[in-house]
Amino acid sequence: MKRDAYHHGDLRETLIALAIETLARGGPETLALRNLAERAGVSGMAPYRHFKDRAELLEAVARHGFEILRGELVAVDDPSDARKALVAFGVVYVRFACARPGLFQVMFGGAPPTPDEDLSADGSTVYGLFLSKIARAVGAERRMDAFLACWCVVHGLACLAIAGRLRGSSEAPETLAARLGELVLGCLAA
Amino acid sequence: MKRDAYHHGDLRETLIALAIETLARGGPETLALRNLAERAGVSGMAPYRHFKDRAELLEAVARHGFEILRGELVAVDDPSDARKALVAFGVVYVRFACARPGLFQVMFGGAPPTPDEDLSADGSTVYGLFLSKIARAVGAERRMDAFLACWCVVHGLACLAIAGRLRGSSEAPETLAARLGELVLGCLAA
DNA sequence: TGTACATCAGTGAACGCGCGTTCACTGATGTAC
DNA sequence: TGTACATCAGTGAACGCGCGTTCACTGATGTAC
Repeated sequence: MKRDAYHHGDLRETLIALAIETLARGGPETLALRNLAERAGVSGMAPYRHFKDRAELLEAVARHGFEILRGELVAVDDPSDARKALVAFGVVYVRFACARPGLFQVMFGGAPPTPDEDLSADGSTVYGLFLSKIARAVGAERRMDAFLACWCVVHGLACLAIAGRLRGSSEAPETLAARLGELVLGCLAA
Repeated sequence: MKRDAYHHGDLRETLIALAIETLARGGPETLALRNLAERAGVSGMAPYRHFKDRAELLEAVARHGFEILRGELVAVDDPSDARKALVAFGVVYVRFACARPGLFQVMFGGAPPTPDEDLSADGSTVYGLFLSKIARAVGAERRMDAFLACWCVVHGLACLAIAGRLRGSSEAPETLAARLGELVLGCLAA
């Protein structure tokens, strides 16, 4: 849309998309406003019309990342089987991290989102999705511990995979996610 | 030792120590050779006598970090009770990460150590310590999965704590490490 | 014990780079009358 | 329908910064004879 117009049209979204593309290969330190601007075919100063500074861009990128992840989680949801859904969530979580290591780092590297956004259980956030499933798979009194245990297993797996620490294992990180997910959930349910 | 001599004496170790000190507060991107050199009271070029480049310094720092962690693990080891020792390991691991977030990131951010160093079970490495305990606490057939599950829980907890994602919980990360450790080990043993 | 010389561990000035950010500006767009 | 004007979204040159790294060098140290 109006790509060669003086007014770009949706420079903001373009910059975020380019940033996410870059993050598929490198870490957050790779991201440079100037570089993104250049690739968007725009002067180095143009991004400042849409973001106060670099940090604000990174924040927007992180938010976008959570949106993508949430979409992928919803896509594999199985409303009829909470446990099955949780394992699928874990697999998606790890796959997401491996496919977009830089984005994953941006999402969990910077300042966390506002507290209430963070752990709300309304199902509209990544955390909410996990929590509501856990609530159905595990008894209420152990809910918070179960949630944390699942999240940690899956997050730890993601981080170790990104860090190249799982090379000793011959299995793909996603396969491990599925098996460890079953293992931990099996324990928690019993 | 000879601090004001022309020859510094142990500039290499001094630089590593200063780097680790810096990493208590900031991330790896904080580390600048020039800055370290200045704080060591030495010209900006001096570090190049001891490290080929910045990456080599980071590598040395990471190695040193694993040594520190290993020392802390050994200190809480309980040879008579593998399960108790494993829980203590988890607590130390998480405490280490929270106390030295930057160092922890350097250790797991860069390239992994050589493969054999990585997962050797000889007890002289961090991994070896974990593995040998697991071997005593869990049946042989589930050993590798059990090892991974423990490592992931504890590593995930560490990463989430560093990222400030555990603020929703009112408990300290170490406390969570102890409880989740018990939980997971309880499952695995059964 | 003294001297010559190799080696080691620093110095200090300089280069080039890419970055975030500033500034004053200008062209394009939309709206009120 | 046409004109005036506010606003919006860009431009482009420039600044200052800290960094990694290079270069040719020099002072200190240790060793062989």
